[in-house]
Amino acid sequence: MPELPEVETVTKELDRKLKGKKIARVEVRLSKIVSFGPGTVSNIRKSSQRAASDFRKKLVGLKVRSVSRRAKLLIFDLSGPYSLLVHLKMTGQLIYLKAKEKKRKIKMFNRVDAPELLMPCKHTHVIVVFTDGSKLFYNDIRQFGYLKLVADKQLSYVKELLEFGPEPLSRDFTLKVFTDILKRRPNMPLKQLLIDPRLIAGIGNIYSDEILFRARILPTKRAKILKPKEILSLYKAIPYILKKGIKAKGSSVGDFIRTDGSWGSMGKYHYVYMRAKLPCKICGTIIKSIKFNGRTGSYCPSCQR
DNA sequence: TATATTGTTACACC
DNA sequence: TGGTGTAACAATAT
Repeated sequence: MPELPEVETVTKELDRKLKGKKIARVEVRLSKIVSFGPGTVSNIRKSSQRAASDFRKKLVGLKVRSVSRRAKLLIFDLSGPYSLLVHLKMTGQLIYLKAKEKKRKIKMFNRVDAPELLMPCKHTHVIVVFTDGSKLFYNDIRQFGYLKLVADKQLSYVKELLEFGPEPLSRDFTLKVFTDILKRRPNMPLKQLLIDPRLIAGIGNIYSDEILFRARILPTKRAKILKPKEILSLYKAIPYILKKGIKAKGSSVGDFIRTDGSWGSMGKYHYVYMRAKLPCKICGTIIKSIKFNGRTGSYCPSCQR
């Protein structure tokens, strides 16, 4: 499940690998994945055939200037001037193949018995071929993700770019900003507050669980009853855990893989995520899980208060 | 075959 | 108006 650290990992890898490359050819194997223009993805998906054709034609000949990230959204800055927005959602993967490398087998899941599939595979929905022969594959098992091409002058109309909260690793994310967010949602359980992208960008299920454990605060706790000391430890835990995730090149507990098909190692350091019914690494208490609007969260009932 | 899975949006209600 | 809660949606693996 790509969240901020996973998307950041992919961003850095692709920025390094794709910078300056020119797009020679684009193959869209599943048209609903791609769209063109600033409209909402669901609107565009209705006319996906035409959009796919526009998408392909516009991309050919453009150069990659840089790859960056906002929340969990990848932004390819292209010549033209266009930008390609890529959201991996649950199971999206971007796999890069060097020019000389003709074949690559990838394990799509971090499981011993996962099948090794030759790229492109049945889950490859878009292929971008560069003029030097290198390739970028977009794989997505659930097909929830998307690639959206937007003219730069229309970027300010892209709804999903406008509504994000502050980047938790930026200088703008001060203690005051965080305290104000808590004030705006006094009754929201902290678990839900942390994963709401309109409040803070980029945090999902994995990292919200780990952040709350790091701060030793229960996911069910509401913002209004936090003591100043708890607010501070929660505030500090956010960049601490996200940076740890980036350093480990992401968490491959689910389907996340890096652009070369390798796995991130953050999963080894999880204290609670995906550890329900296992003993807490600190105190041995059995980790519990709880549902928030259909989302599962895990916590240690002894360490977290 | 039913269910779990997630980020995000839509919408109803207060 | 805006906070809050719930449902819906995409498609697949198990």
